[in-house]
Amino acid sequence: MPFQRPRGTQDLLPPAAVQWRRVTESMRRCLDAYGYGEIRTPLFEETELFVRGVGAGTDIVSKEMYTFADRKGRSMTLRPEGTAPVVRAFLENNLGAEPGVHRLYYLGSMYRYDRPQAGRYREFFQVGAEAIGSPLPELDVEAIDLMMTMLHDLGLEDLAAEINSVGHPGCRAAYEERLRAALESERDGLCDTCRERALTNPLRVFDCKNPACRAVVERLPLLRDSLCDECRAHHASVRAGLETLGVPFTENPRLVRGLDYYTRTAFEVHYPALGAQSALGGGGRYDGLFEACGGPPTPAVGFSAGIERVLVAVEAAERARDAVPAAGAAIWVAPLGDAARRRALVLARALRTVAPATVDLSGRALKAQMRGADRARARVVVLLGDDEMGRGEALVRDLQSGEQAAYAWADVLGAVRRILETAGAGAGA
RNA sequence: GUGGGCGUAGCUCAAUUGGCGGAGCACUUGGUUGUGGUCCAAGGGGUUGUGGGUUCAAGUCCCAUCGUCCACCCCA
Repeated sequence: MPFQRPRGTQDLLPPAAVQWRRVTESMRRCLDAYGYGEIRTPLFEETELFVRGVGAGTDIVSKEMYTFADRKGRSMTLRPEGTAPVVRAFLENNLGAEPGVHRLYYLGSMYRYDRPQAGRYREFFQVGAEAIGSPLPELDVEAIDLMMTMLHDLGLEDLAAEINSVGHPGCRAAYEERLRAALESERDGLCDTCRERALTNPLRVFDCKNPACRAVVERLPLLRDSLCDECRAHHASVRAGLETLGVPFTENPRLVRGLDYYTRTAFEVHYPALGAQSALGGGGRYDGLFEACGGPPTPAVGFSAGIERVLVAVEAAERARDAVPAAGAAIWVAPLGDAARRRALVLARALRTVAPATVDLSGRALKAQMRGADRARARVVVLLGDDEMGRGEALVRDLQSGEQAAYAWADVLGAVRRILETAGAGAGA
């Protein structure tokens, strides 16, 4: 085995690729319906964009980026997430000159140097949507609704949306002071990492799974109770909007996002059946990000979802309700000999106006070609042997009924069409 | 980055205290001069992930390495 794919990457092989396309096309239809337009940005950016946009203290930036120097020594990084590049492109192309809300979506690969695990890869695909240009809570509601609808349209039930408000930098700073003070007095009850977090990034203590820390967490003041009036009102409006729309959600006052740029609304959508990596996606409002990237103050909200995890969830859901994709009608052309193979190519081109047609160019014996037709779930075989070539004919065989008859080349198309029409009316397989 | 499970035929998996590496499916051929999905028969396939070590003898034990899976961490 001379080469193998890099760790944490995948080869997507034909049957899976079909599923991939089905799912992403459904997502695109939904995004389209909500008025979001696709944006494509480079796979790599200047490293500094992510350091500033995602946050220097985050795990993503501090230990998960694929960073390299280009030939002139500039530091470049394979994008670990999609929002910072969108913001960069928005500013660079001056899209803000146009008034109103800008709705953009992306769909592409992201790169993080993580240890691979169920539903976690080093190269993974994300779909994300960003609504830029309005601070109104209804925009947050729309984003959450869009994400839920997009997943719901794929046949996923039992989705759990969790929401929280992480406040704006002002009330968050005040809260972090209170939190630090509280953590200081609880210091003895914390694990080592949390003692570290208490100083560097106190909000992260809420994520700790250590039983002792969890007990402490119960006693800590909640960010929810420290929000300023504006943030509190914003959050209440988001809740009211979701209720009006009938979008089911639960409050999770401990929900914190891993990226620094979030303000106010933060949300996640889980598919509980997936286990440890059950988060299909998450997002929130990021009113401070544009300034962090050197642009004018610009309010925005967005989310992203992991395609691989959505695929696993969709497959699990389809298995559960045993929805098996129907086999399509197909034509198999089985030629014997050089002249017949050339003629087969001509016939197949015409047959493709009716249904997908494959010419067996393996050079195998007829028996093997017939097996190939069966394996490919073909409905019809067009057989071209020496006898038929001599008469300018081809045998058309209905694999379902076992009936076959010879037709002049010009009449083959009509004969095949008649067989496939009965297939469309009757039951399959 | 931390902890644990697993790498044997194309696929799914066996192989007793360390003792001649097998089965099912798949593939090829024949039964059918040129006919699939069922059936019968025969056949081809492997440096047991890789590299070391222990041993008369290693798929099996030890070390390293790569890959993979699960959990932590983090996140999508």
